[in-house]
Amino acid sequence: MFSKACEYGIRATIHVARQSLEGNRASLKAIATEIESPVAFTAKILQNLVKMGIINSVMGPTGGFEIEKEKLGNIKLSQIVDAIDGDAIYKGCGLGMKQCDASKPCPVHDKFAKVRTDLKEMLEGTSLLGLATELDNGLTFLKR
Amino acid sequence: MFSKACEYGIRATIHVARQSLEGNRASLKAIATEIESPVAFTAKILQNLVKMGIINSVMGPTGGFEIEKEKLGNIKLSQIVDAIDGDAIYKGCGLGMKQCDASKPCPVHDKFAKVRTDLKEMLEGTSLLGLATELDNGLTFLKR
DNA sequence: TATAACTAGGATAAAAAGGTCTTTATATCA
DNA sequence: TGATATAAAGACCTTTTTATCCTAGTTATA
Repeated sequence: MFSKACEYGIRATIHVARQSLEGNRASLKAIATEIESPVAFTAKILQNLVKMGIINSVMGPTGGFEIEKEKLGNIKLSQIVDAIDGDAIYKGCGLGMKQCDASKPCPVHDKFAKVRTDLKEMLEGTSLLGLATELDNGLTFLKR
Repeated sequence: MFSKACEYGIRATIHVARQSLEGNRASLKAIATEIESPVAFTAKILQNLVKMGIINSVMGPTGGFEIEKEKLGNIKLSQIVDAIDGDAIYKGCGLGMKQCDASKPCPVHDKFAKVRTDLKEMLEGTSLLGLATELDNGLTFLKR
């Protein structure tokens, strides 16, 4: 469904969000340990998310990654996916055809449209605040 | 969503199904031309589908690929996806975690479950017969 | 000023995608 | 019947993309 980078990116961001809820910054190492991801690879993904304005980074001792608390409710999963994997999953043809739309649909165009819309609405309707809160309450997990 | 192999595999199979409806076999070359796919890669995918018992092949002159007409209504998209990409898309965790289920869910487990179920039901509810018929009626296309 | 932390970039490994050539099966025709 | 042409099967190789690793930098703060 998503690339590895996107999977790590989502998990990392949720961890950063949770830490930010409690007023802490998360260091690269702490993030990689928490979500069990390769450190260097995770670094690149985080850099990308910083560039896209989704998370903030602070250098130096006591530095790390954080998200402004007030923004947590407004950041949606869809923004993370879009920043890392692009919009192919929302817009692309399910069978990989270049030109596939209502006027010249692929054999499964209509049927896929529904699934894609569901996915899109789910991603656009899920905020970091909710995910971080559930995680903090022990309802969900980031490892294994 | 799917691998290239799977996308080509689905399109190829739909073309074979349509030809079979009309009592014709489809040669590798004809298939690759029809769905605009790389010939050698398509060959491998078709071989795999033959091994999985989804399509039949006949060697030699006048040979090619075909599907028994009577089977067309029973073959579901899900079988093709499963044969080529496996069941990760049905069973795998949306965030790539090894152990993710109701007892230890990832942060998006529940929300993804619905999308995955929709996708699964769609794939399991779509038969080759229907797809081939729509294609034959000019309602859908396999190129571009 | 030392150091914890992020930044930048390339190097490497693994997987996916695609290509080439040889072998095997089978219709058709001499 | 046997030669031949045709088409899939199979083994092996190259290219491209994705994933991962590494080695220097740069920055900010204790």
